[in-house]
Amino acid sequence: MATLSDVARRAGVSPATASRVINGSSKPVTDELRERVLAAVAELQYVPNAHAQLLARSHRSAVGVIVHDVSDPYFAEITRGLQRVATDQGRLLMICNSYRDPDRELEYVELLRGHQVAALILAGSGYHDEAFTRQLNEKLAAYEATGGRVAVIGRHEHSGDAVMPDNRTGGYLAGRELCGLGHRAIGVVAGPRILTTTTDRLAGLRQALTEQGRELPDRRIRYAEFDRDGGAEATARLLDADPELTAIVALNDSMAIGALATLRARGLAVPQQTSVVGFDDMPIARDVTPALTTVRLPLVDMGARAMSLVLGVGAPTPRVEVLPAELVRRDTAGPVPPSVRATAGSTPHPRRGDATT
Amino acid sequence: MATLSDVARRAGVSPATASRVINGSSKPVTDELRERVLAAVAELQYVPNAHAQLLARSHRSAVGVIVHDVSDPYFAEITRGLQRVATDQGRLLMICNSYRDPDRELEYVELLRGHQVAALILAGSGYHDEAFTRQLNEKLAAYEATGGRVAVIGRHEHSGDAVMPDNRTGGYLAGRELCGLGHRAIGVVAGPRILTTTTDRLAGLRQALTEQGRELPDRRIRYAEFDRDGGAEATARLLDADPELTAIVALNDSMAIGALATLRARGLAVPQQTSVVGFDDMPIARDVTPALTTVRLPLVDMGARAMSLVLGVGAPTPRVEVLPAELVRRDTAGPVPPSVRATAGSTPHPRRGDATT
DNA sequence: TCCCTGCGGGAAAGGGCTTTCTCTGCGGTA
DNA sequence: TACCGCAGAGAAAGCCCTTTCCCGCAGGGA
Repeated sequence: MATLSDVARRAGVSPATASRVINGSSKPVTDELRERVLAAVAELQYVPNAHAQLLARSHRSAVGVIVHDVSDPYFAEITRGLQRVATDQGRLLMICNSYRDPDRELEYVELLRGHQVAALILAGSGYHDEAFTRQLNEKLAAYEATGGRVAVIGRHEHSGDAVMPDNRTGGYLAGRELCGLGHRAIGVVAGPRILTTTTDRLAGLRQALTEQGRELPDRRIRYAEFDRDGGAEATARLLDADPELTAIVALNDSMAIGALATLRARGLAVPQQTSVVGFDDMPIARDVTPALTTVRLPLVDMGARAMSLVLGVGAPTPRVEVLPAELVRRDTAGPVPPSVRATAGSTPHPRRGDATT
Repeated sequence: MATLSDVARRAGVSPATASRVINGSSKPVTDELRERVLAAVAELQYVPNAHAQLLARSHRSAVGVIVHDVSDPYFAEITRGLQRVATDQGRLLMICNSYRDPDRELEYVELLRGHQVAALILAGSGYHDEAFTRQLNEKLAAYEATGGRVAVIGRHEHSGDAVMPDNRTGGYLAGRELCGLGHRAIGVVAGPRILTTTTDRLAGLRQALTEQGRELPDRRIRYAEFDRDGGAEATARLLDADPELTAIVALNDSMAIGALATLRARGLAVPQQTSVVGFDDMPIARDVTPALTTVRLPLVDMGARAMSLVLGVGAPTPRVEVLPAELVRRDTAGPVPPSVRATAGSTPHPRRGDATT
């Protein structure tokens, strides 16, 4: 690789001058030298060594981002928002996928710190895991102590700038909607129970049911991976245990799509026999058939706000922004089927023995 | 930020020793000093400056990847494959989204070169654009001249290691399938015509129709963005111009989903009134209703192979691997409707005046 | 004519780390 | 006892770039 001194030598100038020409320094350079340097750059196909540059100017301009998985639509949307603001500010993003592995998350904090990022954004659910939380906070505190800014999207344990989707209210809205449609036997297809997102959404849902005099027993909740296959599998387990279910709440849209697949495989019509409500309102939600009724989260906006928070200067910190959830009515949630309404009404407590698994 | 010499000073050793302990150098260090260094690291929350490290060891370990958009399922799958092999080999990936902007693509080649990546992988369609192609090849050649390895996924113009999906055969398979089902009035929802992927798939499709004595006039092709909305829009234009269409080939699955949406909006039953065939077999293809008949490309494998190619040592280069396309029959392609078959049979050339737009 | 100013350029000091080379001191052999 | 060899530690030379500081020179004002 050609270096700056190669360029300088070839142009017959000092490295200092070459550097000034290449970086468009404010210090004036005569046109003749400028030409010579530019010519040398072109001839040698010179590209500055980014590491050397980053080391020399102790600038700190890039922003680090840790998400569970960028290719998951939930995070893809958030990332879009992050990216937009970052690009506007001329910042580069370093994005890392933790794949929901706490250890990897910790490692990435170090990695990004080592890469001298100006700020760090953690997107995704928090964990119900004291030890991890403490470790993470220590690392973040160490980073902040050296002037780094940190913002989190949707996790609770970090005291600092945060953007929080209102998961609880979202769960509540889903529950209220289904109660309003007359459903009593409601099953939940939930993500991993260690995630705060899961428990928050569940809490809101439970509150809605309780307010309506319904209950949400444990056997009507199934925990699985927060993806399509997890949703399909959890739905199968749910239906095996309780065939009388008239509605299913999936705690994210990917799981909802899995639920729809299982329902279809079992010949259960949606929403005539079984209603489904998702969560997040990913783009694909409107394209499945029937179109998915779900709870919308302003994902792009969440990303944009987090980035603004972290790049914002002077603003008093910490700030916590709660972004509202909103019910989007489409075609997967309908009134409880009449036949069921009759029997279910007279059988508040479905027989336990029905489980086939 | 604490530096290595801070650690060394605190531990009462030289920076050299501290470095050796921290990096697990092969050079032996007494346990006592080792302990002291480790303690200092913990107390100072020391994290090595990645740029300084990368500069000092002229190692070149990371691999650069340029894709159109990681959050597009097509590239998400490819990236999964890339990532798998890279992780196995202990390599870090730097992934850049070009968003199908040739200039940005060029910039990223420089950027990654500047970051001293050991290899470069370009994934995504090539462009029918001589000037761009030449520039890109110059930059890649310059990179390769300094020992960098380059592999491309699915683009034609670069002479070197390449993994190529068999787009042409894929298009052919889609065409043959529809012809076999009796369709004559087949419309195409195509991506941007500047992309080689578009033209390759189209060429295969055209060949299949020609072999069956059908034709593919320009008015039955609509070019749009390679995404869901592009597909929806192109389908609308297609139907407006030619309401007698009995089948639509979308040149990727995202567009197919858009096509399905437009068809549904217009009350056209799939596949009873209109058949649809997609391309790529993205994960979502099996979850739409009806499930999408499409042409499968081994996306993850494509990524994995490209990474192996580029990290492979000793193997004679350049190598070109063509990966086969395969038709996946699901539920969106059915026989041509009987009524249409009768009239269409007697009207080989639909009237031009039918267009409503 | 002399001095001051300011412009254009180069020398050199980092920036934080790795790694080679050098040095010290110890144990072992002749 | 004298010497050799080696283990373990440090000194210092880079890696490549940016940027401050300094210097020489030309032009303008006194």
